[in-house]
Amino acid sequence: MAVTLRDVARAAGVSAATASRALSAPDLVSPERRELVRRVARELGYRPNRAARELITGRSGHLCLVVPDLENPFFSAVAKAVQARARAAGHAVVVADAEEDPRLEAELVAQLGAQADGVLLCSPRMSSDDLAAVAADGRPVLLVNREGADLPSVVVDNRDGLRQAVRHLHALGHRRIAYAGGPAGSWSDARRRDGLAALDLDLEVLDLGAHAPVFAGGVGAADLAVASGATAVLTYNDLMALGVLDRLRTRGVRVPQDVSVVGFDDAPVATLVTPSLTTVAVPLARLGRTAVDLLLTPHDDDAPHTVLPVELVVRGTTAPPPRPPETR
Amino acid sequence: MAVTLRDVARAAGVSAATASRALSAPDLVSPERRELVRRVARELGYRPNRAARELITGRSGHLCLVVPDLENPFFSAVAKAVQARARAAGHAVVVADAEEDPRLEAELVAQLGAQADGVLLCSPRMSSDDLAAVAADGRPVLLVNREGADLPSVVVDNRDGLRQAVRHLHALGHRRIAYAGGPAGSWSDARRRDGLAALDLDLEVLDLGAHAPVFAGGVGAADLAVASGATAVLTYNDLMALGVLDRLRTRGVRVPQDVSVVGFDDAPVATLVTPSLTTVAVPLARLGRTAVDLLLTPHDDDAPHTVLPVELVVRGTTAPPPRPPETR
DNA sequence: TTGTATGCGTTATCAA
DNA sequence: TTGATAACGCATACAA
Repeated sequence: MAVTLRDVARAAGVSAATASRALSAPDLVSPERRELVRRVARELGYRPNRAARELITGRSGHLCLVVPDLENPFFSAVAKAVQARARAAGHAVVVADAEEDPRLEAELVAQLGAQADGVLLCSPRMSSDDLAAVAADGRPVLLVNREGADLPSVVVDNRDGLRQAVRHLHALGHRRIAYAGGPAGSWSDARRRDGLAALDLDLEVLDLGAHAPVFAGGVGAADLAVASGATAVLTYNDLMALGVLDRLRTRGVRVPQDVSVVGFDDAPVATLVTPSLTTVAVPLARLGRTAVDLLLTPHDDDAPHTVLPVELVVRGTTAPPPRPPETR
Repeated sequence: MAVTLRDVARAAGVSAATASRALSAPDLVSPERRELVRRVARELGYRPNRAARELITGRSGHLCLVVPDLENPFFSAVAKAVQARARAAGHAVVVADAEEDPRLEAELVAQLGAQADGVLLCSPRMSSDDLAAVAADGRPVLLVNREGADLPSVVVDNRDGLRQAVRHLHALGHRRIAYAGGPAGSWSDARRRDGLAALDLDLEVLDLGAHAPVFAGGVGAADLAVASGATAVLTYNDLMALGVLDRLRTRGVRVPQDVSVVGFDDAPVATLVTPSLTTVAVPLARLGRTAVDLLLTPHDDDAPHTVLPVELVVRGTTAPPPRPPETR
């Protein structure tokens, strides 16, 4: 059996209440006894029983993190940061993989979230209505990479990211740019399309439609891009950009000489290829850290909506278009 | 406040004990009452309080998974599978990132593992002695991708994997092969070197030393490989292989025409590059699933040591060496 | 400042 | 088959 608080109390010659206070509310105990209890606790290897503590305080010391796909480098980067920050704040992290399934997502939140001190919902695929339902459950919920249902959230500036990417391409001389979008209904994809629409530059933007946010999705989009006659391709994320790169190479299209490619996220895979990927860097770790901080910080009434900046990282996949831009 | 068992009992007109049994030990309750209680519970949206249950049963419904680096695709793949399998078995997963630090690793196990039903230690970097200490803690521990301290474990056949890779290269005609090893002290690295040593083929094996199991480690190893005059390079994992690939390309060495490269793991990144990587495929998902099953299945006394098979996947980075093999 | 007593929600024990 | 009751380990209201 594990060492219990009563064991510590007995060994220190005090009551259980005093032992409890010495550890959880040091100010309420005389210095000598406090030190005595803490020393004894350390010597005995005492570890408070989380279940017992939760039962009375209502706090479990657990955060719940739900992501669409743990294997996606975007989410594993966020998960890593979340875990680290939560630990620093004395919380363990229960992670759940929703397998890109909105239904499972909702169920996981209901199931796991109920016994957690808070839920971090990362890039949820569920509808705003379902989001609202989740929110009504009582537990604090924080949205990562999505806004909606009046829930507190932390996101990145998607519009600006796309703007930066397009500006860069425009400056290089590109005038026909294709955008290979992410999953239909994706919140961040919609934001990026906003950024695309709001531009006031003399260029043509081709919409390549919606694609799975993975390598294979990019492969498919590449053919559309070639057919469109665009000199540059923007993708929803880096995984797709790598798919585009791969497919273009297979088809004998040189990057960046014939076509430029720009990704999004600067996920850890962006530098795994040659030339390495020009991409819009998202502060993944900061996203995770901020999410934990926001979730753990009580906010009175109005939900905080944090927007983190993004930054274009120019690497090897962008260059001027093959022919000089036409003068108008 | 959440719906409690007493609420259900009251609404159903039975005692709390009966309500409890109706849900957790259905056989002990008369069919009519059982159904009544279950219906009422469903209607009220009752969810058992894990903390209260844990307090009395000693089981938390949590598994603890400790990995060296969540961002490493090897571990995120295992984590994904572990999570899925654990969920199917009614367990939540608390994941901890040890940041490749043996000290932190041990602390995490002690801290998080104490309140879990079992601990999955994935590729632990700690010494066998520390492993033994962890094991003594009482909680069931299962080693993934490592053996030691008489703990139950699930690993892959590293020796055979290396053997397959070398056979493949030998068959292609390679006679000078370099091995770029992983972290010094790595258990699986040692097993692979065993496989290397046990070969009975007419070829020279060059040891390129120990490297960080990441892209950058491979970059460094590539230069050593070139200097060694080897016609083929084996790496500790796929991340390193990609680093080798990148560096070779930068230096104008063609793959596979001038040098062949073989990775290990078949992590999701292996097909992100062109040509895609020839590698020893490790059943990552199966590793995770098996780990959960083994941890949850009580084994009387002697610890199970499961070894999973691996399989060479030949893709684009291997070909015959530039010059025909010398005849001896 | 300290100790006593109580209760958190559930399961286990025992008697009916 | 059921119900009353105790117990899990801890934090807190209250009394001292």
